[in-house]
Order: sequence, then structure tokens, then C-alpha cells
Amino acid sequence: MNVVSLITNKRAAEQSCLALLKSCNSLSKFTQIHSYIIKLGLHSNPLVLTKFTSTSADLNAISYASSFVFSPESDTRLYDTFLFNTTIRAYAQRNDLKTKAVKFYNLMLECGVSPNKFTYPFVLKACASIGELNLGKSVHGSVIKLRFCDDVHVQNTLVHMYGSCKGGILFARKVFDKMPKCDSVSWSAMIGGYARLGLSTEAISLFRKMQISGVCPDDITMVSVLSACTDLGALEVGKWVESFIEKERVNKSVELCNALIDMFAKCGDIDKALKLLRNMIEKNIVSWTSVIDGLATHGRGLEAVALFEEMIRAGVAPDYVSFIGLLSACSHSGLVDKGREYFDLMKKEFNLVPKIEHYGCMVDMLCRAGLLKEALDFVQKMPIEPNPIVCRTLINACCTHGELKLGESITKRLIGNEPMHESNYVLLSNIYAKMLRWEKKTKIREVMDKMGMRKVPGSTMIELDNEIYEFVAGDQSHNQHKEIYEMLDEMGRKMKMAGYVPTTREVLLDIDEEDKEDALNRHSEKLAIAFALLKTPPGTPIRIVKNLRVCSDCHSATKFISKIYNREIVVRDRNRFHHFKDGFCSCGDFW
DNA sequence: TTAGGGTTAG
Repeated sequence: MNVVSLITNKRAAEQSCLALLKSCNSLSKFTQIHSYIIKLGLHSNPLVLTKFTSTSADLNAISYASSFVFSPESDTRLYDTFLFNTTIRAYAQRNDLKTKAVKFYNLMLECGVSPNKFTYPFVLKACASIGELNLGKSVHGSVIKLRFCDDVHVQNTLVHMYGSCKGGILFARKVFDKMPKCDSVSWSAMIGGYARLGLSTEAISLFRKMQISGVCPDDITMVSVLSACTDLGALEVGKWVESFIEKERVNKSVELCNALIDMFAKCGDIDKALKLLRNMIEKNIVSWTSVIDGLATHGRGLEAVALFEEMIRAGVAPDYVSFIGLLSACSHSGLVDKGREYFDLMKKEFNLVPKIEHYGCMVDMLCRAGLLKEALDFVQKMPIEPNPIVCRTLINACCTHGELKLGESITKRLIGNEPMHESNYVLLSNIYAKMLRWEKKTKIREVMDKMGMRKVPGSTMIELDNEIYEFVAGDQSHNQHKEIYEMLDEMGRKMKMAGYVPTTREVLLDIDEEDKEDALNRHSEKLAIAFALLKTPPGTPIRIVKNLRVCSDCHSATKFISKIYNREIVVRDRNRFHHFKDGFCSCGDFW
């Protein structure tokens, strides 16, 4: 065989390898082709493997392939932009290997290979999910240096990246404001950034600006807008968004329908969420889970369980999240036996290993049912370490059941593990208040002050005429505060006549009974309800959203108010919904 | 021969 035919054959072999790799989409096929490549002496040519990394759908195979491409034997002179781009993309798509995408980007620069306009969206996407602002900033620096900042794709990914990094939202807005031309992706990235951070009012007001700008929102924009409504509990705005979607004929993708379902479920209209699910032709696990979880938080546990069963019959396999919804349904509705049954079924039938969240649901369920001993036993036997959420559940249960000493010791241990978490100190200080150990309580507050910590103040939001009002305890900032406090006095008189007794044991302050009553009477929930009674016609349902759990005095007072004023009152607190009507609450005083 | 924004829980 002469040299020419050897070269021809090698080229031919290379060509046929490329052709084979083009259709290769699995690891097993790849390893087969790879052995040919090695036999033919082509393994040092990364370009052959580039073909594979760019076409393969199997991400494990890509890891395998790139380990050869970037082996020490490879001829680095043959590395090119496309090779790096495909490798970076492959890793940027893999949740567990995002940092590798950035590593390959750095290697690209080290090898002297120039990035192009396709490189940055991949790298920035990886930075976004890593969430480190400084990393993102340094990549942004390269974007500027290499003059790729005029590309709208790159700009949009920059907005997304900053919007996903802790402390980056102002930088996102800076990039966004400087963009000469925004498209629907730019607006969605910025609105989505606000929504993810819980800056929901900003998200909605930016959406209004988008409408003025004349750029048409699409289904993806609307998903973020809806998630902002969901966060605020703003049902009226949410309903308006729904009619906007209809009117503008926005593509009703599965994701958009899911966002609508979740909005209705979390803004208090669970029946509407259920109706939307029924009307969806193509539904996925998220659609089902949103409603199951919605039913759970509305205290309709049996219906949640029934819907879960229906989902399985429909051939949709439950996942980790749907089991959280299901178990929390059992927990919120006191279905202890059902909960235990499903917890076992999760492993046996569906091959899902329970995670800490599922153990958390079980502990919560046992504690709510008053089975504190069993809950403690359960935690001790858990194969994973209890997380702070599980510990706090136990501590709360200890407080409710008068096991203050035990509560104190768990809280002290928790503070040892999590010294910067302010809610642990609040717990301990509340335990001391219940023990009437005021001097210890004062000491805790001093420690908190020294560390610059503050208790999250309770606040209640209410939506009236498309405006959102927020109240904090003792709030006097509202321009109608005089009328509101007069209304509160009237409510108090009528409630007492009807048999209401203030639950002063809830007031964890060292003050006399009369002052305790006064403190209770100024809780943000009561202020918001008084405001609603003043501003809405008789018979109109009242919906409020509380940032913390509703306290038992407000719970009892709201029952009286619903009867005295003949109003349906829907309260969303941090954990669940309470529907008050005719002096009763849907939670059956069990929350 | 490659590109950008989104949904469920905790």
C-alpha cells in the first residue's frame, strides 16, 4: 500500500466515521464507533468527535466523548470555536454539570480559540443557573471586550443571567434599560427576573410598560406575569390577565395553562383551577400537581387524594413533587393513616426514595394530629438528618403541647447549627415568653439586636379595585386610618356581644391584659378586614393574604366577623387557605 | 454547524 492510498483510505475512513457519528445518538453506539476511531488512529483528531458532541442527544455520551476530545493526546491546534460551543452547550444543559460549561469556556480562552456570538448565550445560561454574580460579571466583561454586546440574543441572556444571580437584579435592569431594541424575550427575561425574586409588583408594573411599548407579549411573558399575581394573591389582576390572554389570543401552551391553574389555586379560587384542569386536553404532571396541592392547601384533603388516584389511572406517573402535594393534603386534613399508606407506597409502588421534604410532611402530619411522641420517634428513625424545617415543625409542636423544655433544647441545638437564622431566635424567645421567663426572653432579643436581626413583621395584603393595599400591625399610614380604627372598635364591640373572648395567651409580651387585647386588636389581618368592610358593599366576599401563619386570635375573631357581617372571608396564610363563612372555618380549626 | 425568556414543592 503506497502513501497516497493510505492517505485516501484514512480520509475515507474519517469520512465514514463522520457519517456514522452523525446518526449516533447513544452511548453504546458511540463506544462502538469510538473503537474504530482508535483503530484507525483518528482519536487524536477532535474534529471527528465534534460531530458527535454536536449531534448527540445523550448527555452521558457527551461527557464520555469530551473526555477523549480533550484528552492530553489530542492535538490542540485542531480545536475550534464550534467544538467548544457544542461542548459548552452540552454541559450548560446538564443540571449537575453547569460549572463544567464555564470551565470549558475558560479552557477555550486558554487555548486561544475565539468565542463567537453563539458562545455567550451558552456560557451565560450556565452562569445564570450557577447564580454567582461575580462569575456572571466577569463573563459580561469578556462580552464587552470582544464586542458582542450589540447582539440582541447576547443582551437578552445577560438580562436573564443577572436576573438569576443573587444581588444581580439591578444589573439586569441596567442592561435592559440600555437595550436599543427590546423584543418579547427581553421583556420576558426582565419580568421573569422580578417575578422569581418575589418583586411581584415590579413584575406587573413592568408588564404594563411592555404593553405601552407596543411589543406583543407571548405565552412565556404571561407565565411570569401570572406567577407574580400568584405570589401577591392578586385574584382580580389574575382574572384580568386571563381575559387578556383570551382577548389577545395568546398561545395557550401547557405551561401557560399550568400557570393559570396555579394562580387560581393559590389566589383562592380552587374550583376554577379544577375546572381549567378538566378542560385541558393535554395535561402534564405539573397541571395535576398544581391542583392536588391547591386542594391540599384549601383543606380539601379527600378530594386531593381522589385526584391523585385519578391522575394515576390516567397514566401519569407521580413524581417527588406530586407526593409532597399528596402528603401535605393528608397532613392538612388529618388523614394520618392515608398519609402513612402513601408514604410506603411511594417506595414500594413508584420506586421513589423519599426525600427530606417527604419526611417533613410526615412529621408535620403527626404533629398536627397531636402525635408528638410518634413524630419524635419518626425523626429519630429517619435515614437522613432532619433539616431546620423539620426541627422547627417539632419545636412548634412542642410549644402547642406544652413540652417547653424539650422545645427549648431542640431550638438551642438548631441555633448552634444555624446561628444566622433569625426565626430560630424568635422561636426561642416565644418559648421563654410561654414559660413566663421574661428575663431570658429579653436576653434573646438583645442578642438579636446585637446581630442586627429583626423579626419579620406580620403583614396582610388586600386587593380592592385592582389596587393592592398592605397593612402591618398597628398601621397608621393609610389615609383612612381613622375610619379603619373606628370600624375596628365597632367590630370589637359587636364581637364581644356575640361571645368573642380575646385569646390573650397569644400575645407574647410582658404587659397587662388590657394592653394585650389592644395589641391583638391591631393585628394586620383585622386592619385589612376592617378596611374591606368599609370599602366594599354588603355581602361581597373578602379575600386577604397574610405573610405569616394566621394567629389563633385572628382566626377566632374572623369566624365571628364572618357571621356578624354576613361575609365570606378567604384568608391565605403562609401555609394554607381558610374559608370563613357563618362563623365557621373550612380548616375546622385544624391548621 | 451552533443562540435568548416560562410552570408544580421546600
